[in-house]
Amino acid sequence: MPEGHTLHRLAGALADAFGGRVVRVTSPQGRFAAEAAALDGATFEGAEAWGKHLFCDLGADRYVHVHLGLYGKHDVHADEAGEVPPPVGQVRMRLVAGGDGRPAAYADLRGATACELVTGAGRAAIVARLGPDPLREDAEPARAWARIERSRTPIAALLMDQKVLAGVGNVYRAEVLFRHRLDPYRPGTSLRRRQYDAVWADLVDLMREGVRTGRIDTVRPEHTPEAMGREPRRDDHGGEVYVYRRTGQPCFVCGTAVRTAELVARNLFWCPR
DNA sequence: GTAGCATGGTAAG
DNA sequence: TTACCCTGCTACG
Repeated sequence: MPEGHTLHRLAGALADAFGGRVVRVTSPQGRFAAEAAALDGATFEGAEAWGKHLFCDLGADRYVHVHLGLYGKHDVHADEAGEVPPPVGQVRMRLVAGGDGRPAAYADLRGATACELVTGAGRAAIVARLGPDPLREDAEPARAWARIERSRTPIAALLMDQKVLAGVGNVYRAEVLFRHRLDPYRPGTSLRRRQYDAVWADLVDLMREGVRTGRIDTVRPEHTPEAMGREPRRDDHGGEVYVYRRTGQPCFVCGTAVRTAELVARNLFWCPR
């Protein structure tokens, strides 16, 4: 389940498992059947993420564009010892590689919002709608700042807007605002450049760590369960966080009860103090 | 058993 | 603003 770090991690796993290999492409569930048939036998040239979007390069100006949405899953099974097992449940797209001297591998995509075949131009059009992604080397953070500094929209909404910043989801927005003591309802216009720069740099660090570990950890060393002598509390990502889904529980820094409210159709969590 | 919710986003009205 | 996409988990009865 995906914020940007999940997609970048996935791109890496797919590239490792399938890079340079001929892949069998199928759609057991059927909704990607025609495209899968056209791609079957292609060489998997690479995989790349931009924000929460994944692009698999299958050569000949063909890319599979994947967006996992709220509950999509893309499982990669590298180094399969025996037979590749039959698909379980609704598998939109299955990639299989094997018989080429390298260990067999397969990957199943389920429940995705988007799984479509696009050209390079189509891929560019999708990317053009997205803001800079803290996880990309070629990111231009000034593009996001240009929008934030002239918007009266609350900063918590701007951070979630993929046109402003790509890859940040509901967990990272709540956590990064907490770490910088920023009121989620402050309008973008009220932020100073220095504050934005610090938020961006922190997102780069936090999300890189997320790619490395596969979970979201945002708690500083002095507030870890070990340091504070409290019970470890792991969120759904398996990580340690300050406020996400901690409604009513005491803030690790000041003890104030964590609050929640709806913002842009998503639950926002923050410490009011 | 099943209602409700979730790390997301689009399209219709 | 609302409906919808279409999966998996948890809380509840």
